[in-house]
Amino acid sequence: MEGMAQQTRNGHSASAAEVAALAGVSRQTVSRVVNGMPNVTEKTRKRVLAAMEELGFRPNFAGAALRGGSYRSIGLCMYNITRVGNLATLEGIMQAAREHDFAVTMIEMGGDKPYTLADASRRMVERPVDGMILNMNRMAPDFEEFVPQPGVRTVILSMYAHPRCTTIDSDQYGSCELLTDYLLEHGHSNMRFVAGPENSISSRFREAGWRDTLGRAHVDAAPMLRGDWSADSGYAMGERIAAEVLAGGSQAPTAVLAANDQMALGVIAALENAGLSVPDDVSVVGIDDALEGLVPHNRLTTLRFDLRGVGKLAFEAAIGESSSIEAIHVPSTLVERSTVRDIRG
Amino acid sequence: MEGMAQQTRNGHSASAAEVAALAGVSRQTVSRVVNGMPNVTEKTRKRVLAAMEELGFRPNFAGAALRGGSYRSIGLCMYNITRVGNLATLEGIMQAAREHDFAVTMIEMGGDKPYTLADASRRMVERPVDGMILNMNRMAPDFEEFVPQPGVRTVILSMYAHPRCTTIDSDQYGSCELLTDYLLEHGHSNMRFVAGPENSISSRFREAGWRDTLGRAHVDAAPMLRGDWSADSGYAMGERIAAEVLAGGSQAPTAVLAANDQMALGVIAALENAGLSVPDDVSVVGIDDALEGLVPHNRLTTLRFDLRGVGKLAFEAAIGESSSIEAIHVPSTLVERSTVRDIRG
DNA sequence: AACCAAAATGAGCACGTGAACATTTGACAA
DNA sequence: TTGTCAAATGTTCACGTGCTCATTTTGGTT
Repeated sequence: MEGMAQQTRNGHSASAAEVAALAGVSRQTVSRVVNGMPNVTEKTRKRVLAAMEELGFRPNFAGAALRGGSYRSIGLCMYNITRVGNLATLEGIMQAAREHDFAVTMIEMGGDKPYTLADASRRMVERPVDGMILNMNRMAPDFEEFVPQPGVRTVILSMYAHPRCTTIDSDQYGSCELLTDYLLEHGHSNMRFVAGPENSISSRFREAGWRDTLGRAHVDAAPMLRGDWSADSGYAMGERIAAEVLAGGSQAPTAVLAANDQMALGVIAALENAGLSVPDDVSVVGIDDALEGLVPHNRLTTLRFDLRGVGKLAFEAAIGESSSIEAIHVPSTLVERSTVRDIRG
Repeated sequence: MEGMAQQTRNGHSASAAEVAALAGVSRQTVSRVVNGMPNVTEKTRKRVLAAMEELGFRPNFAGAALRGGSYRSIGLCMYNITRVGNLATLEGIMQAAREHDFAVTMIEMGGDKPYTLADASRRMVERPVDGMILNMNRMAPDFEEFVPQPGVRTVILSMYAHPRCTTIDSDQYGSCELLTDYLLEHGHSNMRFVAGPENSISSRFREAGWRDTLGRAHVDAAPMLRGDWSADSGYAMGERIAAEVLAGGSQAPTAVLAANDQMALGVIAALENAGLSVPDDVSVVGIDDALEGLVPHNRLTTLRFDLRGVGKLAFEAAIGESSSIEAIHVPSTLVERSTVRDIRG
């Protein structure tokens, strides 16, 4: 097990020329061995491989890329990695990248400056990437007029369709259609909606899905309650809802649709603290299915997004040859646990 | 606002030569403008900038890199991004990268294959990175004998010191020393420890910190309870602890140290379900401070790691010139909330 | 006008690779 | 042996950039 990697003059690994010299062949033959071309004698191949091992040869990235090949890397620009959804999407992207032997080059856009797509793509295209994915969980001020960098496929993670880029997102709107219908079907025509913060795009689409579905069912929507995604904000809204329930009357809600799981958890805690039972007195559903492993005895009925699927599709769109522009909304799945009660009849 | 970026023959952006031709200067002058060299007439500079704008010029990364400059990117190899701690560390790395105008090139190591440092660094060094950070939350089989790729600074995120690489991690051992001392100081000489899974390095160091601290204080350690980081496993252990408490006697525990917050949450739920009060009957502490926003009225006394600090230090070690090899343990902070009661006297 | 130093600009090379093309080698049949 | 053809190997070029060094221009002084 000798043949330890050698260090050469400039701190980078040996070049194909040095390997060729050591193996007593031409540089091109080394190139052939490296790229697995067929027309090389077994004996020569062995000699070259031995020389590569001895010098610790790794093909120089820049040389190969310069010659016209791909960088085997896609760029990913994120605004806020910490958001749970972003993480799962990242995971989907990474997984797809691994399957294609791609790396993911990430840059984070600063917290203070406003995040424009033009800024992001400009910074990204300076890097060695074959395509890029731009995350947009807040509305970018230049969304409409944005022109992607030429020659680099650009995918935007967004619910909004874009005239020049493929866009992908979980179907935020459809998710709330589905959940609202689900509650209506279980006899809950009087429900409350706990929304996320106003500046979040997801939040807007979730609210619209809820409101439109009620409209289509000719059910009046009670005033929306505004949270900020946190469990504590959910708790605060839950206290108001508990008061309404305890006050009784024909307007008393029988169900709550919270725009994420943390707020749903807060709502449940507030209801139970007020002496109400979930789901006997009030049904509660969340969105995200983000509590697995975090909370004991997770029993929240919720909606699971296929975030890994989103990541995978985004990756494939970013490296794909097809130049068609699409707006993809990935559907989600209802996860029935035990916080909704059927009150029909 | 015309001068829209043009697409050239090969799908990549225009070259400096084309810009030079359009501006009527030499290619070298373009290079000078791009790199902000001082000795260029204002008039010439303007002409070049206009040509760049018109052609949508972006310097070709591979060409520049080939010439020998820095890639302005560091590699990050992760095993399991989903782990909450990894995420915060990633965030620290990204933040430091942004401050240095670096990108982060990430690869994920596959779930099935065993993750060796040699594999990871080999795959990473093929990419355009100036240094690399290898995450190691499970023991790599080749840790001891691993030799980093020559010419690329390699940092390992690990509690174990390495003979040839700088290692960095939150002080997992010290964290449990601190928490155990804290409980002892509050009069809890009879505590239970809920450990994480056996194959986790963090889990091992946390357990050792607890055990050694008790040893130094000449307090007997009760048998350890084994969880798997999940809240449900914490709940299961919490039920056992509740039984011990209710049985009473001199061996009944008065405190629980859970190796992460989720398990602590599970323990608390189990204790309260058994009719016990936290902290009146039993004190509970966790580790990670990972519940913010996830749980309403978070009151868990816990330990916060400086994961962003870890990321920042790792980044700086990976791009630093200093060739010294260190083993850095980043200290953590106690976050006192209200799940520990002082029972002295 | 003539000269000079300094500033601005241009010419050429090298980086490491893959592809096209040229050359050599080897095997086999006549 | 000789000729033929395919396989193996070698040669040359181009990719786009930054650097060194040579050349031109500028601006001021004699």
